[in-house]
Amino acid sequence: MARRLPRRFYARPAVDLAPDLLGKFLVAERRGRRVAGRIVEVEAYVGPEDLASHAARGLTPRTRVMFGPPGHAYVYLIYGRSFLFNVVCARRGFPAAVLVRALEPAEGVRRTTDGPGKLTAALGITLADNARDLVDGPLWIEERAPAAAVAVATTPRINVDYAGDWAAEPLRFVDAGSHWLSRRLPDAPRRRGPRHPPLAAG
DNA sequence: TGCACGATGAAC
DNA sequence: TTCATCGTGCAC
Repeated sequence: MARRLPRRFYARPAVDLAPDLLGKFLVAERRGRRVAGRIVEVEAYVGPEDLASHAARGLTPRTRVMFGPPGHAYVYLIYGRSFLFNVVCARRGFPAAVLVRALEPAEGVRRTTDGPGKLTAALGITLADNARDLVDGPLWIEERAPAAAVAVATTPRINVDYAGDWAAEPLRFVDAGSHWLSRRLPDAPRRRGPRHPPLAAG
């Protein structure tokens, strides 16, 4: 049983939405082919006062979608090579979003998904998906039952050292039991072998 | 019009 | 640890 998340699910602060996205499934369907993964790592970008957020510089052509209604995709190009996927949340006029940083492969996944740029490549998410409505369209987030328990852990966000005091805020949320995180947790034991199982063939 | 700089990933 | 690579925002 799967239920696409409704608009009201996204209509709340990023710090509230972020941990609730863990365990949900990000799904992309295009040309009849479905690719999906279970969300295991996210980061909250809480508002215009958050110096790590693109919205800290106000409304620009790029950040316009962050100022729009919740439940839409904010996709942008970083370092000239990777697309990053965010979920716009809160309310119209207040820029907030949650960055999805890692997935556990579910269906149709042919590439690794343990990083924000990797998961968009695996799901075929590009700039063409920017501003897309997640409530009604070919890209969405759904809840599946029965849902496995999520052991939520927090850490500072990745690669936001430029953000002053905001860099240390515990706004990265992960499923501590997942082998598909973009980085190991600080106190995770060192293990031999691959961090995650190989992708299934197909 | 020019330029510094990334919410990264892969190689070394 | 280094670096490819290019859109964005801002300085000039």
